[in-house]
Amino acid sequence: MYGYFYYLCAVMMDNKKIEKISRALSDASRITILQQFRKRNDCLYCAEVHDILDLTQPSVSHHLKQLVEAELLLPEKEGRNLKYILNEEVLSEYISSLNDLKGK
Amino acid sequence: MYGYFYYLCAVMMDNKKIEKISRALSDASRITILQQFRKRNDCLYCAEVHDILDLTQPSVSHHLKQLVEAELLLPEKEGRNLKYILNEEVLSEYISSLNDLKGK
DNA sequence: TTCAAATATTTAAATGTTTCGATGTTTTAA
DNA sequence: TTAAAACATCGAAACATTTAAATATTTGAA
Repeated sequence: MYGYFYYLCAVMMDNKKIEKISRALSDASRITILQQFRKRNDCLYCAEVHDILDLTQPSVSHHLKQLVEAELLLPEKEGRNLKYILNEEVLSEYISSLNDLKGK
Repeated sequence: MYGYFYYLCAVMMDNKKIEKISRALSDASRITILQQFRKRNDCLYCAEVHDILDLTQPSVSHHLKQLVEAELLLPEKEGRNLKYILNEEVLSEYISSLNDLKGK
């Protein structure tokens, strides 16, 4: 439907993106945040993250921002609350890129 | 043969390890190094890395050290040369840990 | 044994990251 | 409209990372 080039674009992740996602994953607090998605119902509220991590609100905000900028999390406003959804598509693309590093 | 606990140890990767590998992957030069393993014959020589990256020898040495400390690369001495082998097992465990972040 | 090649370590500068306190913005509820 | 709850941004301190120059170590060859 969209041709070969489009297909490649949808599948491949460039090195800048791999670097950015890796950096987002290179922090204990952010790994903990991502692990909460399995325990909760596939979404997480900003306030819940604050309860889980022993960090101030600005620090939590900073970590969530890194994850959003890496597109691992999708933010959704709900009134004055902020809900995050795990972006499984980006996570899968990242995993694919890592799989490509393996031979054959 | 080794029981349940041993099995878990072999499969699970703790958060400190995930953090360390992610950090090792969060640099353009180090991603480039890992990508060379598919192009070469599953092993890479230190000197080849120096040719590929536009960095001084100490910088190359630093990056290779990060990858070795994350156990993504296994170093093998060959006379005064150093050969690296991609540690596919660790890479696979890391990928499994990331897959576990996804729901169900 | 001595020299040169290959790699590692040390040091220091530049830059980036993490964290918190203070403050700003947006939104709901009184 | 005002107060307060939820989140973001700013500024600064502490710490970590990247890089290169200088130097050290290890090893093979002469």
